[in-house]
Amino acid sequence: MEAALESLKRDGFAGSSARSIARRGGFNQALVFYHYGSVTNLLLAALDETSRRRMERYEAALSSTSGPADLLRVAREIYLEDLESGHITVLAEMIAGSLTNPELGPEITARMEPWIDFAENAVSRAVEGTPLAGLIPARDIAFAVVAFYIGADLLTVLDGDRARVERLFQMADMFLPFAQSIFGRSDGPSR
Amino acid sequence: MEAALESLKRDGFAGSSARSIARRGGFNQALVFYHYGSVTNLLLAALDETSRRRMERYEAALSSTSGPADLLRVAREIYLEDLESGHITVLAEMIAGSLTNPELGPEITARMEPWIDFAENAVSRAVEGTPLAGLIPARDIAFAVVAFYIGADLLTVLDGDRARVERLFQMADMFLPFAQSIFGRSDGPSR
Amino acid sequence: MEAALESLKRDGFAGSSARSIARRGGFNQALVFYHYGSVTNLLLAALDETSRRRMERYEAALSSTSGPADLLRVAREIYLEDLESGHITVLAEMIAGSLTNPELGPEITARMEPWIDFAENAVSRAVEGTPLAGLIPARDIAFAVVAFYIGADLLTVLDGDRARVERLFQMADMFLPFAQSIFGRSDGPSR
Amino acid sequence: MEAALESLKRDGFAGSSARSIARRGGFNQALVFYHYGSVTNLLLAALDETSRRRMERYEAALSSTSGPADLLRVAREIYLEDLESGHITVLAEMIAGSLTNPELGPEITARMEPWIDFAENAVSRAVEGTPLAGLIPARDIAFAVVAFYIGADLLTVLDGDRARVERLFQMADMFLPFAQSIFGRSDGPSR
DNA sequence: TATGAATGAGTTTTCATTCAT
DNA sequence: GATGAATGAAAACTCATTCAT
Repeated sequence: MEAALESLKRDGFAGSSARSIARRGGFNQALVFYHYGSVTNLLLAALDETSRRRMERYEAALSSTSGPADLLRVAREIYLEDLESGHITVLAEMIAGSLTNPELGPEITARMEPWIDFAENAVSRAVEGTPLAGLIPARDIAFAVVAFYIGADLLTVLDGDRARVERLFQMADMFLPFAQSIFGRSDGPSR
Repeated sequence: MEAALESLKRDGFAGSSARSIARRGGFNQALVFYHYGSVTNLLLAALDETSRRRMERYEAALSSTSGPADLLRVAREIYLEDLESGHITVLAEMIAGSLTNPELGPEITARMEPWIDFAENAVSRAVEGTPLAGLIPARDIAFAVVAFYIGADLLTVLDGDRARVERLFQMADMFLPFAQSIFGRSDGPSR
Repeated sequence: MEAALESLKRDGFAGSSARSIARRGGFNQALVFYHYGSVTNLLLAALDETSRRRMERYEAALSSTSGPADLLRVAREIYLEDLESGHITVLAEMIAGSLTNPELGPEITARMEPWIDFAENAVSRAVEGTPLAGLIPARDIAFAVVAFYIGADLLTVLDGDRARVERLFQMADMFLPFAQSIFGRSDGPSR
Repeated sequence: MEAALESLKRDGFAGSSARSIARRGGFNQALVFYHYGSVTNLLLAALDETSRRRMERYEAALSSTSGPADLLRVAREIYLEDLESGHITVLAEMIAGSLTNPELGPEITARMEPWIDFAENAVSRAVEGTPLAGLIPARDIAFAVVAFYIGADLLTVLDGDRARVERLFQMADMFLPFAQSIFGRSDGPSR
């Protein structure tokens, strides 16, 4: 599975054939089928593994945040880890590959749900206790967040320019105090 | 090229081989190479064509809008057309395919620029004359808009659920008056 | 070996890989090689086993018959058992497989001999004491009988229609008295 | 197709892979798929071709025979041609292969029908004008003839011994006059 | 312009068999 | 006796591309 992750990062989805994965891992290609039944299954298992690792990290981080500013700081930090670890590449490749590979579609779709759940949870926590709490449709916003995350990943993987997303985090940072002054908690701005 | 568009919409990027395109168009596969040199080139030409058609429509629509509310209404309308016409499918397939097909990457990247330009232009017009005008980084926001658009497209093509984006437009509609009351033009809310 | 028989009956020769046999028997595929050296050997052993069982039955039945009419009755009875027990399927699959698998050819050929011997014996007993006894080449007729048996098996396994052979038995039944009136024993028709 | 026939004769069904056929014909293996879609289709086409050729010959021969003795003479002659031309090998290999290859089964079954029709026709002509004409079930006997033919082919291909079938023809020759004296046409023995 | 045929490299997958434990 | 993992060879099939006509 490490070899599959490596191959997804370096060779992309289309380049991640049984042969290329086996070459990266230094084993025989037939092993892919012995252990996972098909290349597709192995790639899905690899996505599950990297997702599991990242989700663990996200949940730990989320539980330790208090207030939107903190949430934003942590989000940026984790996003950089996502980039660094190659998780974003793997995710983008698998999503792109699933358009290309019909049988993969439903599998990927199903695997996006937990992330939308997670984002919904984060959004809810962020507006908790503010006048917005009852107003905004947290799940729809969560979908928008995930859609943006995926689109940005795809473009980043495509042209390798990481600075743009970074600038967006900075912008969010600047606007946050202003937003808080408007939508802030009844008990005052977040500390 | 019509055959290529048709094939991208129906068979997806991976299914759009010279053979399948020729079958859809009712001509010999070798013609793909005669006219376009390679399958890739033909697909790019097809993307260019659908992009050109849509861009024309977008520009016409943008030039006729006045104020954010109007802009939002038009954006929704055009997005539905994008869906209906299959432009979104073609775009999503080509972006996904470009991850999968290394030589396509730079071509697609380059073809995203005009859309970011366009979005930047739209953003600038939307905040023109408001206190935000000098504050926000229009290009970065334009990137965010395009990234969201692409991510949402991808997810929509993947699982076929069109309702979510629709709900986001409705939400934006609801929040817009509120936003305008805060960031509105010095000369009052848009008519 | 039971697993091998089962697999030959259900999955056919081509489907009887080490893996499929092991799956049917609930043991590890490597055991095939530990106990029999090769898949081929196991399949041959399975054929030997089913042949042995059937031959035992045939010999018991033959020894209890007296006269052609009786022989015919018993032949039909046993043929139906052959079908029911799956012996015919196993035989047909192995013969078909032996064409397909060069190293199997001589093994199968050798395993046909006892059946030709047996048929020769039956033919001899059937004409014993009649004017035909000295005239007909019992061994050649035995070959014809076995050839017919194999051909009919193959066609039956192929299209699943068991009625045709059954009708042939009925026809033989009808013609037998007539044949006996012509070629009957010097001492009169069989009792 | 000639290459496929050649490969069926020399390498057998299992040995007739796209590779081996292409090697025999001196062309690229992909051509098999270009022209026939699949190896199976090509093999079926080859069987059809050899069957067509043989059927032509059979029909011509049958139409020129008068009386059972003549029919028998011609049958022997043609059987030897079947052997010589390799038609028997091809047929046996395909029938054996069809057990081994599930999707081939119905195709082969369907292709046996014309031969049963033909044999039925021949049987009917042979007994025409004799007391047997109304008595025997021509189609069932035709099935028996084809079954015997196939079984004998299989055994002949398996062990290469052609003499046995030859001896059966001789035996039939010897018994024919006798049979005719019993079942002969009302208008006397065949000339 | 258009066609049918051809090619070579690549893909996933299956299999018999081996081997260390 | 039994197991899980490993291997190399081979299979069917697809594809982009070329080329003579």
